[in-house]
Amino acid sequence: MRKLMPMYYRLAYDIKLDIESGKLKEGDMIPTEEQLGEMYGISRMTVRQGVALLTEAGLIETIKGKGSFVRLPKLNQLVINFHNASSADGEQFRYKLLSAKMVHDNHSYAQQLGLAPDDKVILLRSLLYKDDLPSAIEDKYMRYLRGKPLLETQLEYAAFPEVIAKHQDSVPVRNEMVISVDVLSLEQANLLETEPFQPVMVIQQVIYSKDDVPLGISRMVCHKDRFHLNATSYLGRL
Amino acid sequence: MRKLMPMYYRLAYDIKLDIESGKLKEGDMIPTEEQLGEMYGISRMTVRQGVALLTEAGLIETIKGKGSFVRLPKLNQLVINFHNASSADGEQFRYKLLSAKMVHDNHSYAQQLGLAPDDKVILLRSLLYKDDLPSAIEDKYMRYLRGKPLLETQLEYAAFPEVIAKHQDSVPVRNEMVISVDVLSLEQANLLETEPFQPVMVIQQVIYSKDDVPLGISRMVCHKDRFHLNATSYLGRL
DNA sequence: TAGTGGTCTAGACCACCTC
DNA sequence: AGGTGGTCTAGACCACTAG
Repeated sequence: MRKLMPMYYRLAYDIKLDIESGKLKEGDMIPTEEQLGEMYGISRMTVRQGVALLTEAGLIETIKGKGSFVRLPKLNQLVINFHNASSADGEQFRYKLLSAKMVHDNHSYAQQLGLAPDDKVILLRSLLYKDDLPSAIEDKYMRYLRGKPLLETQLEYAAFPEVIAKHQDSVPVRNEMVISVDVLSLEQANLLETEPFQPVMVIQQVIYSKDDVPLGISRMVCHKDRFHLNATSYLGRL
Repeated sequence: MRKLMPMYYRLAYDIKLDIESGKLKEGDMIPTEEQLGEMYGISRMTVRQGVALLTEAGLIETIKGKGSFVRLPKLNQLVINFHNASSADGEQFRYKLLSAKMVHDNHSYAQQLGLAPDDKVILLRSLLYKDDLPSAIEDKYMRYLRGKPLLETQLEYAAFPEVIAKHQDSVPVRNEMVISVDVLSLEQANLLETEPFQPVMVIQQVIYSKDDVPLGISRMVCHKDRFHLNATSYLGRL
């Protein structure tokens, strides 16, 4: 806070402090925009900039014709930052491409991609290493497009949404993730250099275009002791 | 889109469409604020409202003195909506409080709560049912506060952040979640009416006050087949 | 009817970037 | 020096809410 902050920010920050300290409680109405303008000696448009900050942060809810009301930050909305780096202690993974092959359109994932019978699907299998230990297997499924080079070296290292963005025609706009739990198959245990039937975290991502067409599916199978996910509430920041 | 939208929204929506259709590509500069004002016949402050929308949505990044540049939505940032309802098919859970007791301050969770030696910690153990099947065990640890009624009925049904908000003095402002995988202990398997050593998802939440004091810890142990988590990318919405 | 927030204007001055 | 976004003003009219 050494730098001189703009007036609209000071106003918003003051109110945020009042909320965090409990001076303003859930449901309380904050001063009207006119009042705030007088209190800080600023014009109404400037007040509104500050109020907009608080709304973005989820700290207030404003109702037209009534006022703006304190709403404690919703702590059950959390953000995962999934740049494939959420390992056991935040370190980056080393990527290794194991195989790249076409799969037939009767493959279960090809069906999920909603392809025409003669469309082709590429399957990329990679291994993610952490401290030279194999920590996760990632299978990426995506439509095969002619003229889109797929096997460049950099591709091995890219996170799934970036791979899709670069190698599909449509612009990816949505990612749906499902996190579940399973046990290792024999083949998977082999790749992860561990015993079969060990528990694993399964992270599936499906990436969609604006028309809700699935552009690609990623399925990661993550070693119990070498992988976890972090998430943090994201409301209430200013 | 039936209603007449304000001009700043139309402007933002038009640009969003151009990004999603690929007409504007990553790194492209959008028109300057002055140009947009002329294009839409609106004043600059109104243009800036629209640009602010796009910035919020993460679709552009604006650099002072240079311009605003397209930035494809970051699909590796995802939101979990954790109202304890992320069951296998989105249904709500039925909550049942199993026990509520004091634990000694040498207990591992009490230590994590950073308490003074004579502080007391409450442990609430609940079972979450889905379709009359026990699906998860939740242990909530929090500082014991005199005069804060803890055992009201509604408490059984509340999600963890709400319980903390109502029964601690400080305002909770941050929630840190860690998702990992483990195997069931004998006691846990008993409660979940399944075999021991089954894989489980472990969801730990720690809730902090503005001074980074941990106010409570929740640890959920979730049945492999009766529980999963959903997350969705949240950038790019308008 | 009075009070509130929502939209919008037509300016102004500044700080930052590039040439 | 010229172009860009960042901050701010002093108004205006509207839509919604309440008594």
